[in-house]
Amino acid sequence: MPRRRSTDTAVPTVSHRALLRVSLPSPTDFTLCVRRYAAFGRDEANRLDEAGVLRFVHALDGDRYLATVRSVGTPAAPAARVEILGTAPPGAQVRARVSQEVRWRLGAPFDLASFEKAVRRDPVLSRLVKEFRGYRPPLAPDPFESLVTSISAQQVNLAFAFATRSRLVRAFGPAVRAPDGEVFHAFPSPADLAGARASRLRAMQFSGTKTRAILELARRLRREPMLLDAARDLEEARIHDTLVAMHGIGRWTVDWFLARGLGRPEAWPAGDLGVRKAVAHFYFGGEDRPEETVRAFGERFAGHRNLAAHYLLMGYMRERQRARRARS
DNA sequence: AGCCAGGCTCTCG
DNA sequence: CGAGAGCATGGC
Repeated sequence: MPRRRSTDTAVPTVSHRALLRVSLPSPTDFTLCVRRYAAFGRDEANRLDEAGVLRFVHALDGDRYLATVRSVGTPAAPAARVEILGTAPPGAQVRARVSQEVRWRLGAPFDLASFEKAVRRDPVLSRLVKEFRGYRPPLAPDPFESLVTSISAQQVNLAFAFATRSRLVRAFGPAVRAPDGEVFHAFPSPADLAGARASRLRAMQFSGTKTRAILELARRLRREPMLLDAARDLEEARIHDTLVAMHGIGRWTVDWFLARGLGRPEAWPAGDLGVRKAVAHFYFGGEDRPEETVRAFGERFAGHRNLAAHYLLMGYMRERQRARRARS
């Protein structure tokens, strides 16, 4: 591969424009779906501004496209208006891909109707599905982004995780300049990171283990680009075995990949601290339970464990906010 | 100040 | 194997 020429490092301006309207399943609460892009600090690859407008960069075949996504439509017929600004004219293929990506990111694949039906007899979730009606867990646009995001959040608080990850995106993610001059970054691809020095990630305050995990994953995916693209059709055990064999990836990371990377309805990250605290709070009078108990408890939500986990997390977060407000 | 953050690896008995 | 230490650093 040729070395990057200095001219390649210039940030291209996106100037070719297209406008899309993307229909979303009903119900979809856009604001709830994108909340986590800003709930723990700025997410450099998923930029959410004060007005609730989402921006991300989609890279395809060497061209880059800045997507600006706004909620339009009505609760009964939710939709998004998407402006695409490209380094090249956004052709039919790009428009179709961005449209699909917006739907994916906003959790369109989730079957909320049958979830609501399934939890009708659950005293906790029946309340939460009403309170957060239209919430769909945001899905990661790409397996690599999903895994690196989870790796960055291992063990540390989420604000710190967002900060380190944003440093990574700014340093290695392909950039574009909007017409108004503002710069946006795509999440780095495996190829963008495969050649990175460990010392650069360490300087971004990734631990040694996380640095090694991210770089080995990047190199593996550069070598085998289809390894996880095919994961959508693989059974869970195969995905688990493949990923856990890699350094720095354990069951927790795989569970979140199944949940937010692949949108598997049955994913249930029982080892997750947040899920455990939420389950303890809502079902065990606040008393912590071991991971295996929480995992078995997921049977109760069979068919919809992923949505159950996300609604419980959302509900728990809201209660914590309430408690904080009451104290101050 | 010290303990905890949406874990994982390595070592040791 | 299972338990336990170590990792890295910011926030409360």
